[in-house]
Parts: sequence; C-alpha cells; structure tokens
Amino acid sequence: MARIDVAHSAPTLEDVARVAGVSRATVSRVVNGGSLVAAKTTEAVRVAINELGYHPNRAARALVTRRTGVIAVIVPETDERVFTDPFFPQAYHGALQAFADSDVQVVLAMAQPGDTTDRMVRYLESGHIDGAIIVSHHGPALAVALAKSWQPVVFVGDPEAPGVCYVDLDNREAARVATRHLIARGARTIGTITGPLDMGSAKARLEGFQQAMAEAGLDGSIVAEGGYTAESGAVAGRLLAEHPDLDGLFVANDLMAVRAMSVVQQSGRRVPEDVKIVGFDDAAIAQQCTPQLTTMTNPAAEHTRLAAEMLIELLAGGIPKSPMSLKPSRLVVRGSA
Amino acid sequence: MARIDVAHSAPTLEDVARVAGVSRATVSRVVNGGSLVAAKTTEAVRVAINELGYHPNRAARALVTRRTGVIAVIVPETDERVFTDPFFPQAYHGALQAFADSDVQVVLAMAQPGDTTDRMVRYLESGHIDGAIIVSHHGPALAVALAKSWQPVVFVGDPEAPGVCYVDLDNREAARVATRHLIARGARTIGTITGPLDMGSAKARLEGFQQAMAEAGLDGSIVAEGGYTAESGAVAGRLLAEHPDLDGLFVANDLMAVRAMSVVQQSGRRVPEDVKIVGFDDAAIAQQCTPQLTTMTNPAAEHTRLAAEMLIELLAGGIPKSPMSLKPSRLVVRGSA
DNA sequence: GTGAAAGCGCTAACAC
DNA sequence: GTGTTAGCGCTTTCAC
Repeated sequence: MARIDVAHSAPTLEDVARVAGVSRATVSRVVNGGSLVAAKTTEAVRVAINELGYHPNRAARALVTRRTGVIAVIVPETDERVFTDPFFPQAYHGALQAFADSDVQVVLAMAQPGDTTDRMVRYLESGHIDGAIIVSHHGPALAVALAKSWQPVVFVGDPEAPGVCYVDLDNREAARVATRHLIARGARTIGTITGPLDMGSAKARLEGFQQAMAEAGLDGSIVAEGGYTAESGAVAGRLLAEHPDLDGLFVANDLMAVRAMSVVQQSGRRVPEDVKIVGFDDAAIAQQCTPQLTTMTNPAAEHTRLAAEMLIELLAGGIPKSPMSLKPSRLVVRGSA
Repeated sequence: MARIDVAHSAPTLEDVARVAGVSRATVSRVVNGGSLVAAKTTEAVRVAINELGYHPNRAARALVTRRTGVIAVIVPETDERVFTDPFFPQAYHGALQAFADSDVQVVLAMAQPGDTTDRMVRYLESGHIDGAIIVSHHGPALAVALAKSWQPVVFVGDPEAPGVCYVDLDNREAARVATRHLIARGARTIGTITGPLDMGSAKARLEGFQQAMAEAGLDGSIVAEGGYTAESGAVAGRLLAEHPDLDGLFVANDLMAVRAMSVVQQSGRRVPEDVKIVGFDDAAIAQQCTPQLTTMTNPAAEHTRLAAEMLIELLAGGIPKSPMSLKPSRLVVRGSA
C-alpha cells in the first residue's frame, strides 16, 4: 500500500491569505465576521477557504483571545459509577441546558481508576478549556488546589475550601426532614446507610440524621458506611443482624435504598410495616420498586444549571452575587415510609 | 464586597524564569524532564514553579508540538440516549482502557439536541484534541466531512465513506444468524423491529434479516422502524395488530426487545411459546427480564478499544494495517427463543 | 549547561 | 478597507 501523507497539516490563515491574494488580517476579519471588509474581498476569501477546507486553529486563537469555547464537566468518579448512578446524567444535562445556545462545547471528563487530583488539575490548567463544573468530589484536596489557581471553577456540592464558588443541596436539613419523617411514622430504632464519608454530601446527611435522632432523644449511632453504589446498599444486612429490632432506615441515596429494601424484605421483614425506609435523590428507580420509595428530592440538573450560570458570570470576569447557594430538598412520601 | 482580581492570569514560563533567575529555555527543559540541566539549576526552577503555582499552558505547547494530549470520544446522540443505552458506557470504557496508561485525557462529547454535523467538525478541527473516536453516527455526512480533513479519526460502525478507518460488528451476518435461529425454532411469520435506518448498523441488521428470510423462502417484509430506544420497542404492538399470527420477532437491540417482549406478553401471547424473540447487544437487561432474552453479542468496549489502537497508530503517523475491521457476533441462547 | 532567537497560527491595535 | 506589526506561551535549534 502506498504511503499516504497523513501528516500534511491543516491549512492556515496564511495559506488562505496567499490563495485569496490578501493579508492574514483580512482573512481573520472575514472569518470572525468582521463587517469592515469589501464584499468582493470577502467573496474571494470565502472561495479560498472552501477550496482549502480551512478551519481556524482554535488552540492558536485561544492563545491570544484567552477563550477556548469549551467548558468541562469534571466528575472525579470512574466511568462505571457515572453511568450507573442516574444522578450524573441529570447533572450533566443541566450543564448542557445552560450552554445550549451559546455555542460552547460542553465536554465530560471522568476519572480513570487510579487517578490523582493532579491529573484533573492539569487538565483544568491546560488551557484547553475555559472553565469547569466539578460534580462529585471526594474531600477538599481538589478544591484547595483549584482555589489558588486562576481557573474559573464552580463546584456542585460543598468544596469544603474557602473562596470557591459552589451550589449545594441543604443535605443536612434534608436528612433531618427524612429522619423526622421516619420518627413521625413511629420508627424508634433507626439506622442509616451513609455515602462515602470523604464526601461532603455524605457527611452532611449523616449529621442531619444524627441531629434529628438526638432531638428526638433517640440513639443515632446505628450507622453503616456505604459508597453510594447499589451494591453497598447490601450493608443493610449487617445492620439488621446487629439490630434485629431495627424499624427504620434512612439511606443516603436511592440506589442503595432500593438494594437495602430488598435485603430487608429477603430477611422476612415487611416494608413499611416492620421497617420503614427513606431514600435520597428521588431517582427513577424510587418509583420502580415495591413498595415505592419515600425519598428526598435532589434536582441535580437544576443545580448544575445554576452552577453553569455562576461559571458564565465568572468567565465574564464578574463575581457571582452569591458565590455559594444552598438549595432546599423536599420530602416525597411514597409507600416505603 | 471587595472587587477581587479574578483576571490575574496564570504564571507563565517567563515568570518562572525571572523568579528562578534563568532563561525561559531552561525552565522549559526542566518542565519537560530535560536531563541536560544542572542539578542546582533544576532545584531553583522547581522552587520557583511551586512558589508561583505554575502549570504549563498546554494550548501554547500544543501550538508548537502539535499535540494536545486529549482525545475525544464523540457520540452524535443526545445525552439522554447516551446515558440510557448501556451500549455507550461500554464503548466509552473501551476507549478509557486503551489510553489508561498513556496520560492522555479522554473526554466525552455528545450532541446537543439541534446539533449539526458542523459543530462536531468544528470541535474536531479546533486543535483542542489530537484525534477522535466517533461512536454512533447517523449517515455518512460526518464521515465525508472528516475524510477530507487531516484529523485522525476512527469510527466505530461503518462510516459509509471511503478512506475512513473504522471497526464494526458484522451486523448483517449477525442478523442472519439471529433470524435463522428464529426459523430453526419453528417460527415462520417473523417480523423485525429495526434501529433508525439512517444508521449503518440498523440497515445492515435489516438486510441480514431479510436475507435470512429470503434464503428460507419466507416473507421478509414485516418490518417496523424503531429508534434503538426502549420506547420505540412498543411498535411491536403495531406489528402484532397487522399480523396477528406473528410467531417470531428479531429486534435490533435489547432495549427495544425487552419492551417489545412486554408488549407481546400484554397482548396475551406467551414468549417463547407463541412468539419467539431474539434481541441484539447482549445488554445486562437481557438477563433481567422474564423470560431472559436470546440475543447477539456486541462487545462494544472491545470495539472501541480496537478503534483506540487504530487511532494511536494514526496519531503516530502510521496507517493501521487494517484500516477497517469487521468483528463477528455470537448468538446467546436464553429463554425467549 | 545555558541563553538567544525564531516561530507555531492566530488576533488586535495601529497605520495607511 | 486593508496591510503591517507585535505579541499570546511555549519548544527548539543553534550558539556560546
């Protein structure tokens, strides 16, 4: 097979200028919709552009304009989790919506299994993106690293680092509401399955749970740490073994809650008669299980859209009026509690 | 609130050089692991880098090295579909695997609802990525546009344009195998639900179906076009209404097949006794329905990994030995046929 | 071992 | 209206 000249590189402004018989500046003007160019010149340039199949090199343009036209949604989780938990599609969708008519590319970057904070920071600082929305971070390391960077970044979820913009759900209050509901329905020996405790949302939900229990004079120490994954909902089994009289369960997300419910049911207990369960997120599965899951709303898309708006403001050189914003969650009562 | 200097831009090589008291070139050398720098100079530079929080501007570097260190998986589908069809996570995962230890960023770009080919091409040509793997394209337009571009691109699925690298499943043969299985199990009035017919895979699967039917002397005209989405599996209802004696159904993916099966069952027919069904993809849901779905394998991750390897070769300036590769599919017999 | 200088492809004053 | 010029931040010969 003949050697094909793969490396013949893309045509540049210079090339177009030569073909059209004008200067680089003029070509640049017509490319960028400059109105101060003669009609026939414009035409000649357009012809040359088509002939050569010219596309501007945005990296070069970015170098001078300091704008790449791409923003990233960064999810420091493995792709498996991202595609498994319905929370993420929603979050991404919110960002997409926010940039729908602004011709910026919204790309999604996830972690690779062994990834360090470093790699994400490197991408952020790389100059290939204008800014980023960080969605599910573990611990403050990333935020701290980013805080002293010049990069426009907004977190979804409390970054636990000062001076970083974010929008978050009021997880603590939501957990209190959920727990109080369990108590109001008569549960007394209530346990919780948390998310990974290196995450702010997981910590806040645990705190809210314990606060509500304390307020009611109940024991808030029946705790099992989960990982926000379906499988980890199975720790409900351990809780049940250690506390056979368990009659209530607050589970920090629906993915785990659904699994926990089936574990409870397999142990011969009825939901909600014997054990009442409240989940979190109001995911689609909450309505696909039997009984349907009582849960707390978590409008992820809305949060990311808000974050995107903050980012846009940051990008414009402004400071969002409210660099951080706590959104309320709502209880959705269904069959499980 | 005080006006914060958001725009104070990132430190540059120049800044580091000044602080370290050396030249830009030297800093560049230590940044790029140059071995030809004195130990104490290196040290001084490192100190300056840390002090300033310097990160190289990759856009600038890309301009001269012609390498950005990011490749994109481009899926010309809406995010909703991408997160809904298990095919895509698998495909993406394959790409991730292929680049796992090569420190390139693999980003995922999906279409926005009203997107044109143009926007994707623009991103591709933007100079912000080194190359791309295109996963689920509709029609040859994108491929044609890309073919005359210098961009290293590999398609997963036949691009239907000459000179473009791709890896694909042998969809036609797979569909024949599936259909023959239906016939071997005694079905005679067999219909098919296709994917969107602007996609190569959908067309090929339809052709394979019709070919197998023709070979058996059966009527291959019972066809309904679906969209590869779960909802579109419901067209099975129409097929059933028009052909009450339908006793076999080849459905072009599992998402639709599962829905089609429930439609068939709701019509009072038994699967597989009255109607035999074969799906496609061997997705997880194929084992979560009752009866379990007989289906054709479609190792998406493997295909993207292969595509990634081709891309790596392209990137290295070479030509993949086999610019296109057709992979076989395997029949997995379960309860539905 | 290190610095000076050229240049990657582009935009944006500033002249003409 | 259009061309000239000076960089954007970086790498990379080529001298020293």
